[in-house]
Amino acid sequence: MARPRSSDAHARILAATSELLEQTAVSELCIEEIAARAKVGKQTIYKWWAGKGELAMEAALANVEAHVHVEDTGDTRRDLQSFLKKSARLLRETSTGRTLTALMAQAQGDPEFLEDFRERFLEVRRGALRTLLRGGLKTGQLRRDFDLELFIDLVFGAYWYRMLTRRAPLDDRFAAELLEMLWPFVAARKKAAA
Amino acid sequence: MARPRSSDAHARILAATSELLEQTAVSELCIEEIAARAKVGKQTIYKWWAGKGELAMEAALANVEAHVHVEDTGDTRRDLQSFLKKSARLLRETSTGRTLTALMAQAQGDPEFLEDFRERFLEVRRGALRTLLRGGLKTGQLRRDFDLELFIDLVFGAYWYRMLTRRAPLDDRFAAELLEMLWPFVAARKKAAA
Amino acid sequence: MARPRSSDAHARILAATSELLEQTAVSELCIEEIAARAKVGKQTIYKWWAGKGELAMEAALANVEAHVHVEDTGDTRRDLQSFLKKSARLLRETSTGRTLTALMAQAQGDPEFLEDFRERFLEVRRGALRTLLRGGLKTGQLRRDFDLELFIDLVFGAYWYRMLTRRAPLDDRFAAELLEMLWPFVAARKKAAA
Amino acid sequence: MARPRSSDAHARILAATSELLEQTAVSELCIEEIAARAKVGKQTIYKWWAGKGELAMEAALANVEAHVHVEDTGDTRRDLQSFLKKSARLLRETSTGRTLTALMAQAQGDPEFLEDFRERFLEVRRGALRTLLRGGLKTGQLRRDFDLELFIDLVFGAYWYRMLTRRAPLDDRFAAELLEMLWPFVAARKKAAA
DNA sequence: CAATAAACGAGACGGTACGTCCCGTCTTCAG
DNA sequence: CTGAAGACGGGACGTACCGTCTCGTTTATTG
Repeated sequence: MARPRSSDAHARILAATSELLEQTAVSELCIEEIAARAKVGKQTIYKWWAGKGELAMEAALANVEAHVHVEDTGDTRRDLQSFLKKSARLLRETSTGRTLTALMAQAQGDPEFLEDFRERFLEVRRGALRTLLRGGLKTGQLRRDFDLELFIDLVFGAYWYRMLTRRAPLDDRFAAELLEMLWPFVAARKKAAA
Repeated sequence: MARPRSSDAHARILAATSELLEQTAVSELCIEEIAARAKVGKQTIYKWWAGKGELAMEAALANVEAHVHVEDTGDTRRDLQSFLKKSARLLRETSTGRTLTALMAQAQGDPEFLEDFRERFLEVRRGALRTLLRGGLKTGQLRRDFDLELFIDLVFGAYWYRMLTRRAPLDDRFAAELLEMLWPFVAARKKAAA
Repeated sequence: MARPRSSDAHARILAATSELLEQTAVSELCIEEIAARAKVGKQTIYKWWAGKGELAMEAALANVEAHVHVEDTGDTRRDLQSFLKKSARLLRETSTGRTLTALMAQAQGDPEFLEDFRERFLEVRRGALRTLLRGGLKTGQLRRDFDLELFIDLVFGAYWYRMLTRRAPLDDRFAAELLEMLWPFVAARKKAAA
Repeated sequence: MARPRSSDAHARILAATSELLEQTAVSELCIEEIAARAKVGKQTIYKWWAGKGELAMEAALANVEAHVHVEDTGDTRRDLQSFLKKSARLLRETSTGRTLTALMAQAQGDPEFLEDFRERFLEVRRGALRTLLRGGLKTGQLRRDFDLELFIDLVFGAYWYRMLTRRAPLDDRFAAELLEMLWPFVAARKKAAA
């Protein structure tokens, strides 16, 4: 019976938020500025989002493709390499990187936010990698006796550590070196097979 | 020629800050509350620290022993294990962990802060591990052909990833598993030598 | 198109200001206390008044009847006496007197405030007296050859001098003596007419 | 045995105060700026004066000759005219005028200050005028039947009113007109005697 | 197709904390 | 011991945003 939600306003709010999120921490987002940029009343924001956290999360993840497409060429090493390079590419794109680090930062002081962030981003990425690795296990390209989750921690840990500390670039070379370093450990011993 | 800085006030300010820092993000520290707790005028805080960042950094690092003592028993594996366990212990102590994640979060929106954090904490830890590993290289307990810095990224990456995402506890078991997973890769191949 | 100004808050602010103004100088008004007493955010005050001056002026003059009713019985001496007594009564009422001296004091260090005060209070009173005297001139009850403005200066000068220096009470007796002293000078010489 | 008070510092403090007093209200004097200008420690000021009031009073009155010299030529009208002109001259000199209005303003919110101001300035001037008028009474140049104090109120009232309201200049012409207006009232009726 | 009821833009409101200014007191050292 | 220097605890300043609350306007049904 009533006027329906304006998807236009909705979009403008998310756009304004994303824009600001590339430059500032979530907690330093200024709702009044978002409203002004989006030409929206403040109430319209509070109507649909509980606070900066929710808003930032939605704005940020709208820009990161929700589902990670994992190739499955049958060659686990190649697929893994491809995944690592794509991940590096995603993260090093400045705006995405800045935004993700902003989310991770926000999560440190806000347990609910962290929970949300894990479900909607971190676990999705872990899941993708896990699927990939399980494929390798099935085809016998990977050893059976290593802790898969710990391995995933190592991979994403290295990525996040570099991203958060700006220690070194997240480029293809890094992805390659990482694979080179870790591969021998997870790869099935071909020679033993031979 | 004037009255000297009050070391007492200085200490009270840092103590109040540490206390609050265990519960809140750096950017949500309330200077007025710090001043009130420390029974200090706000100006005394602004006189000596440029803002919440500087204050939080000093308060946090005052509680983390600046120098990491690295044992050198001659047995690199044992020393490494010991280092990893001590590190895990430091980080999982609630107050320290919370504080460090707060610093890392703050660093994400504040490049100068990050720079400072790297110099005063991250690089100190990296340096300790680097020294330890170089010892192993000298004594031939470690292979020569691996990228030392990348290895350090992997180690600290795993720690920070777990701490920041609260994915799993940073306990001695984690330290043990981590070593078990990574050791084969860096250890010199004794059997090959044999 | 937005929510309209709250006349309630407006009134509470003026009331709180008036209250404080009876006891303190304009420059010593504490905006924070006004806000607290009026149960109002400070910003609401700053939104509508530029500072203590404007606020005090409005609060003070709201309590002083803007227009002075000047009687016109046809008997100039009687009207003048009545005006002088009413003026004395107004000023010696403690709260009004304190408030007006506070405004006059403020005006000394603030030219714009003085200008405003003259227009909104001093000139209104002068105007009333001027009208009264001109009536007397028309009906021939007053001499034509005296400087009307100088006379007005003398009258109000005496009032303000006594009020500001607390030299003596501003009572009806004072008003009577003042008239008695000044009347002969402005009155038309009836005997000459006779 | 002790170092004596530095009359130099004392003078520099008063000088700095006078300087600032020409531009600002007493309550807006900034002790820290006075100390800086006078190259003096704040404590040295607090040591010798209780606050801005006392300091301003001393600084201001040091610049106004304490004793008013009243001429006595034997001609009361001439002496009165001379007194009025000298008074006008004193007050219209910008720095003195500003300073005196600042004192009068301060007195409005500070009873002790008012008391002091009356004793040290207002009553001195009243006394001078009173002496002058009594001389005229003795020599029969003035009527006996008028209220001397009320007359003094009228004179000083007119001066202060003009000065405080900046209504019109305090020039010699004003002094002349004032005398012309008031003289007939206080002068003995010579013609009646004749 | 008018009435109606939610969604909207605007922005005023009560409030919290900010970083600054200055207060009056204190603590040091130089002369 | 006086006096310059200036650190200290404290209080108010005027500003920036917060999240809530009215307003009048717009707009897609529903009666």
